[in-house]
Amino acid sequence: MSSDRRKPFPFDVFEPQWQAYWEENATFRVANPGEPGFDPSRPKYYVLDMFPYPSGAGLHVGHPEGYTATDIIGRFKRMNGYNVLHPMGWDSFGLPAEQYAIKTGQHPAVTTAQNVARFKAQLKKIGFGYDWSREIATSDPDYYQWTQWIFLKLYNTWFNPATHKAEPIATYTGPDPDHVRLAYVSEAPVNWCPELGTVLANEEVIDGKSEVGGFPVERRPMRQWMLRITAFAQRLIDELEGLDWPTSIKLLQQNWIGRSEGAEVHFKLADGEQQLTVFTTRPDTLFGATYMVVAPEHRIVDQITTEEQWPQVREYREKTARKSDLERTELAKEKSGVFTGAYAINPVNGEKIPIWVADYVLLGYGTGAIMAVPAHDERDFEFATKFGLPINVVVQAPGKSAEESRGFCEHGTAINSGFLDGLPTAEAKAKMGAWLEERRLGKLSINFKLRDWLFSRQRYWGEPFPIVWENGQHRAISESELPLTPPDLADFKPTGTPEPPLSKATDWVRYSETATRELNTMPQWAGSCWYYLRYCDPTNRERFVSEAAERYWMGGGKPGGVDLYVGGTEHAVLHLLYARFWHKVLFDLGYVSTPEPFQRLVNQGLIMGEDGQKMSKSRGNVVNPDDVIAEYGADALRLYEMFMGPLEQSKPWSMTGVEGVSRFLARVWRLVMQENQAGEWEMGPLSAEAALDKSQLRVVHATIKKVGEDIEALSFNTAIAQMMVYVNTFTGITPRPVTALRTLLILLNPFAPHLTEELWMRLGSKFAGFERLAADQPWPKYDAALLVEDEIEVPIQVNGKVRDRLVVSKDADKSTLEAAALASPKVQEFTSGKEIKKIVVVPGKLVNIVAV
RNA sequence: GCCGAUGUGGCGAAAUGGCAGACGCACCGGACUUAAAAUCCGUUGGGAUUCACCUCCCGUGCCGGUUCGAGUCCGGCCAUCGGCACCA
Repeated sequence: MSSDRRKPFPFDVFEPQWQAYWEENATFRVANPGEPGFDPSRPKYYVLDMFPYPSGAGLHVGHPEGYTATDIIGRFKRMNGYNVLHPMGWDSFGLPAEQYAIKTGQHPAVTTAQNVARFKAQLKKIGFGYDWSREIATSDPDYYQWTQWIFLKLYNTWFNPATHKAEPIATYTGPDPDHVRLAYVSEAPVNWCPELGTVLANEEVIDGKSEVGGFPVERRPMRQWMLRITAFAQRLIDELEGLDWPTSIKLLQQNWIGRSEGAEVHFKLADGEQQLTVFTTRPDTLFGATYMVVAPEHRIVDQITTEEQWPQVREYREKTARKSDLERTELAKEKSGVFTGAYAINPVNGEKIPIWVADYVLLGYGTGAIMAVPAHDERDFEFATKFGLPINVVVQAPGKSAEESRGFCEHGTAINSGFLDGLPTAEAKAKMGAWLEERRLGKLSINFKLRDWLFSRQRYWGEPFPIVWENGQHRAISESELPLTPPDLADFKPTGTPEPPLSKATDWVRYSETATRELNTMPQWAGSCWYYLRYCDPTNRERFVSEAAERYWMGGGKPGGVDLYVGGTEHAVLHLLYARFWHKVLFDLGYVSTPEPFQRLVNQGLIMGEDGQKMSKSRGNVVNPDDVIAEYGADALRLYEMFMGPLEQSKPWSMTGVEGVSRFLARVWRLVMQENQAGEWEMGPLSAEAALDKSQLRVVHATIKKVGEDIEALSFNTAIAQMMVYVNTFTGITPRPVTALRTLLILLNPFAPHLTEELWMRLGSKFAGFERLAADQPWPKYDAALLVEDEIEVPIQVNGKVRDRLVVSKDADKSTLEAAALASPKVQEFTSGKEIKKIVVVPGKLVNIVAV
């Protein structure tokens, strides 16, 4: 890289100067309601980036893509008279810092601070207009004090099914509040990862391996903190509706929550008083249930398995327990299972049907037991075929015989089903539901795939729980004891057992004579669940956010508070779902004023390497923004990131493309400046008097219109293309009309803030109308009257093919156009000998003559 | 298997149902220069015809439909990418 090569414009000189200016003058600082400098007459605009985890690797060119987009929007809104909240911070708790600490013995707080400093310096070099006075870090005690405070709210809150809302636990009148808290303790089997020395959420396990590091994960029962997100499942689906999110992301969340309508059905066991409850989406097929299956881990297996079958059942259970999730899915091709020896009675026809154990039934979904209808369910069919169980057809496919309907899993007509016979599936479901309910054999019900959120981690570098244990009971510590800081540890190594590293700090663990502290820490998701609220009032010591600040920045009459949220698709489900959940709890409790956190969501696409592959160290195709800035400048980096293509699309990096936009910026520079004999830059031939001709005026106003509209639509690439047209229009003109330059600098300012401020200042030294900063100017207005051309070229088509073009007045009416078209010799050539059937005239657009 | 997104020149891309390829890259040609770089101007989807101008034909993954007119709308397929995946 020839960084000492002569620069096409001196960005290396003026970019750092402007960055320093913005910092010294706090140009992008925005005041809160009640603070000096706050202008209540302006509307608010809250534009947010997904804050980064400050890794040791520094920024790569993927980061600035979304950040540049929000920066352009923020600066644009500011020029349009908004109070713009555009903050940045750090998701700074997390596993990599802790693993680095284990390797090197350096405290995670130290490495985190270093990484944050590096990230911040890199971001500043790109010239983003963040309000740095609002910077936050989730690992900062002033911040996580409130993360812990929100946890206490969750702990002291329950979901009232009657009001469909979260309410203070005091309103719960049942026997044991511990059973309904939104934060509760569970002994359920969890994903234990020995390598990482921690348990993981279901969402952090991919194909039986940890998402971080790809280590094997096994299931074992442990005492864990859970958050009752499932209580909000329905609302998390319903309240997506009012949000301006991509439909694909809404669908992703809906599928993740996985609502299905069906029925619970109670099956009495053939022997004894017990019953087995199943969930089914097809209660209409109950007459076809020929056997039942329970998950191997299901508690009832111990009670119902006959002595004769016990050895086989036990062996099967042990085998499936040993299998990791990965093996379980890998072996899914072949169904397996064992008969328990027990039978149940089908409530609808009194038939005795066998109960099997099989790992294709999952303990965590529904009731962990199913009724098998092999004729109309693929999995049951496969299983029944393998083990020779009966297959009874009870739904007839449209246009097929009963025998042909075997294996038909869609909606049809009930047959062989007693009182349901002849009913279409939907009606049969409803009738069966009523029938079951009448006899107390079951009821229609709704099930969700979503599970409660496993909220504890056996880690050091995370928020400690504000909980102590006494006599086997948990209780919350007082809010006045927050923040609860983790102890200073010298040894961060996992204990090798599920005992968390905090257990090593014996003094810290001992809370009182009789009480000890909770040893788990919160997952990384916790801090990012509410950071957008803290930005509104980041230094408040009395409250997580003041009411006034929250109401102003998060309000606005829409369901979501943040006006625009930009980030990667990788957070489409987890982060966005968790944050919505917390927000709803805070909303129900009256702490925030909207039911949703994020009104408009946009996912930026991945930036690939020049080879079209995903950027990765191992491929050696990673582009470092620092190198790009050194060679082409921050403005070129920003502009290229936006010029590559639509924001949402993934696209490959191209250094020659960067060179292209860099050339464009150099042309802008040379519109104002020129090189003298000595090779120094001086102002070129400019004229404050020169008037623009009609076509130049049209370009100016068309550009004002297009750039403004395109920024609103986040179509930055076409906005830049239009500004290139603008520059090309004026490049050949001497002297350059200053008025046209002035407009250009304002339009280009959000994209290339350094260059435009520099030229703005230089022009201001010689011409009037360049007060303050370019960034302080109001966004220009366009005159629609100047956009229309007097004479337009209209294509004349014959049978849909362009045969001629005529220049006519823009107001030419239908008959004029028609006559002109028919008079065209070219048209006559193509219509001669044919009959003109029809003439389509769209005034101002085209003429199409249909001739046969 | 299910859900979603995408498919347009050599490349990144653009186009309220109305002139496909704006803008940029790359290539080629010209000007400037002793020369090169930089800069400025111009050409460039494919094919046929022509000395040339002109002109014509084909062309937005594939097949079909709606329409005076389809990259755009509808139906069916194919490919690539992303997500979910025994969810009863």
